[in-house]
Amino acid sequence: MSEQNLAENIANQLRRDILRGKLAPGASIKERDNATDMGVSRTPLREAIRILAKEGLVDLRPARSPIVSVPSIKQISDDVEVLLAVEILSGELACTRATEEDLAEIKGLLVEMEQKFDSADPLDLFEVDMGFHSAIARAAHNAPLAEIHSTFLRRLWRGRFLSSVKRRNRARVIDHHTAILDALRARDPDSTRVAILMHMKNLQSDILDAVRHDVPLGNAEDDKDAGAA
Amino acid sequence: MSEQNLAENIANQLRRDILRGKLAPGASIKERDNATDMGVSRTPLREAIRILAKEGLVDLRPARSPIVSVPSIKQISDDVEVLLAVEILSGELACTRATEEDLAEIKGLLVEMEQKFDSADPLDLFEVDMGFHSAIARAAHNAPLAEIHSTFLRRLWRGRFLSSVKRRNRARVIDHHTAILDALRARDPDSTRVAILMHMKNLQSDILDAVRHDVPLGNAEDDKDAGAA
DNA sequence: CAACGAATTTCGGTATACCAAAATCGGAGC
DNA sequence: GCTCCGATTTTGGTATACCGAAATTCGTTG
Repeated sequence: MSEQNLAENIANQLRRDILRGKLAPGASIKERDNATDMGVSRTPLREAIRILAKEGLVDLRPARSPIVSVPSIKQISDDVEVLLAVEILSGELACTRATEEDLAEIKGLLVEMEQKFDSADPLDLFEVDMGFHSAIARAAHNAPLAEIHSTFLRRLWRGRFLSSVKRRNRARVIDHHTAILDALRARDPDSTRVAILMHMKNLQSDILDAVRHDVPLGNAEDDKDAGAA
Repeated sequence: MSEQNLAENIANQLRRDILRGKLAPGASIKERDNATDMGVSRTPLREAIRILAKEGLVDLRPARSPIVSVPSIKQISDDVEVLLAVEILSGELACTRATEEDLAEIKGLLVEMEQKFDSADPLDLFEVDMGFHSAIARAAHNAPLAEIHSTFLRRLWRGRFLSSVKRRNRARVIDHHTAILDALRARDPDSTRVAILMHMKNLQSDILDAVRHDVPLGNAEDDKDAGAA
């Protein structure tokens, strides 16, 4: 787990805490407090925060504590838009570049998801779901593309998770994933695109629904986001 | 302009030096030396390097000086692939979301490019070219998308610049840009996609040609001067 | 009692000092 | 002369100290 530099480790730890909800959106991350809490100095903690900021998981504000980002509907919508395009491109590229091992891995994740479908822990299932999509992104054999995919997957983690809890959605997910895998194995870019598009379009509405109904914070900052260029 | 934090400024400075070729690819960026050279301490310089690393302009290696990244053909090809997708998505979104002001700005950049077409300084022309593409990305009104676009534009800066120097390419660029603008003004996503695709496909081969002919790695330690910028 | 303002506190930004790992260079031994 | 080993240097990683801006609080005043 410990790569070699503290900052990465701290970033991983914080990211985990954020994604798992241990750090609620809107929570401020004070350099001093968190550093002493984690038993490290401010320098690597600060660096870790910058990493997460680049990933969009925390918001940096000038002369102010960074906070766990609480994305607006507009931001989530934008992120989904990008993720959609990234996944489609990944799928199309994977059609020509995926190795048999890649396809086997993807298939394995699909099977695992089917098996765990009735698992008690939605988080387990969800992780496999994420793995499926990441595997496709990797199968495109384009490193920067996979990195972008990973970033946006993380940004949308909460929304995706919230939406995945609904069991009705989950059943549909299996069908979609099967269709995607079939298209990939046929190495047919067009049907792959269509299959991913269908899947992601559902995801889009699901996420937005889920986020709208989530409202874990008291503030009504959702619709009234003024452009902040 | 100086935002307010040193690290950003340093990053901007370094980025400029890298893009302008003052820092050759492969050159190592020692924290101590560069910090004293620029009259700042290591901390913000270090942070700046991380920023550039995230942007792909420098490579971080464990327990070693970061170096100005010298991308492989494969990496450049991957980057172009992503940039292509990003620009197409931007164009399609811009068809529905671009304001009249956005279109006016894009048109302005096209006109400026036509006017400067015979300008002595290729760099000037090139900057306008980049501005044209950035303006389209912004016209999509999707902040993360524009950010990705900006990142990959920077990564490909050198290759694009090298290829843009060829005057023959430049003439074609104007035609392509005109076609793109026309499609945008017609707010026709399909023709926009086609126009951008055509433009970028040419770009792809141009960049790869240019980079292949660019004597990669001829010299690494040439800039030893204490430039007092 | 409310409102304004100054002192204090808080916290991020920056500089510097310390440390450990790795590379380099020199000397000793074969 | 070559190789191997160790000391030194180089350099990035980490901790800590200092600074200034911004927020908060408390006291004063109308």
